[in-house]
Amino acid sequence: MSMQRCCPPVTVVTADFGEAAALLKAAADPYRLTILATLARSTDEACVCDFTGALPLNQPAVSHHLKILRDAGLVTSERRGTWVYYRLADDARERLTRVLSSAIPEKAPA
Amino acid sequence: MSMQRCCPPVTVVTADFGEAAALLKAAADPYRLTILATLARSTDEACVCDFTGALPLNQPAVSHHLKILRDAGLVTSERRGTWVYYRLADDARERLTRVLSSAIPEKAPA
DNA sequence: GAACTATATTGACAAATCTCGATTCAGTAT
DNA sequence: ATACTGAATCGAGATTTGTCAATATAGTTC
Repeated sequence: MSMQRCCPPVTVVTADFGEAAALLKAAADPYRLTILATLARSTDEACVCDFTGALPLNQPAVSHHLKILRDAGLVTSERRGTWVYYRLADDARERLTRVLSSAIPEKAPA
Repeated sequence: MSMQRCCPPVTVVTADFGEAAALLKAAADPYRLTILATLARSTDEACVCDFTGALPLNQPAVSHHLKILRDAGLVTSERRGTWVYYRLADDARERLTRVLSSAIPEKAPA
């Protein structure tokens, strides 16, 4: 007898998760999560020097991670004088949450 | 006159986001998000062949991505006969949500 | 202007990731 | 046991990512 099919074929989602993955990837780093967590908890802005002091990274490395977060739109930056101040983007949490829900939607309440 | 300090120093979070980053990283890939989205929407299990048929990846590559998801605990697998069936882990969404909130907590209601 | 400071960018290198082809393993069928 | 199928693992090559040292840029102070 021939073997049965493995299963009623599952419909694989065809949506493009490229942007979703890019946003998650920007956040998926221990140092960048630390930066996001710090900004999320601070009422004030933080400057680059705050992070170079506290993280085991030198200044270019911190700038590198901040650039990734800024390119992803998760933080905003503003230069005032010599210093550059970083803030969490207003919609950072919402965008990450939405991306997560686009992949794994909340279950309908029972 | 000497320049002022850049700002009242911000307290950088000291928590370790290593595990949080690892979980996000496991999800932060277009194909893996597609797999998660498919499993989240399917009432049934999916077998590897479902994905090899629908994704532009060959069988070892699909197995590779499934292994990353399984190692992260986002999916579970069960072999029955020749086939291996994958399901979304029950707590997949909750764990990802919690990780997100650990970095960027929900704002207290106004 | 020159000297100095904070940040950004560049280039090089190491480490991790992704993809494929080939092979191996687990299970079924004969 | 042999032949066959689905899935996992291995090994190699290409791409990406993270880090540092060096340099460049923007702004301040003198």
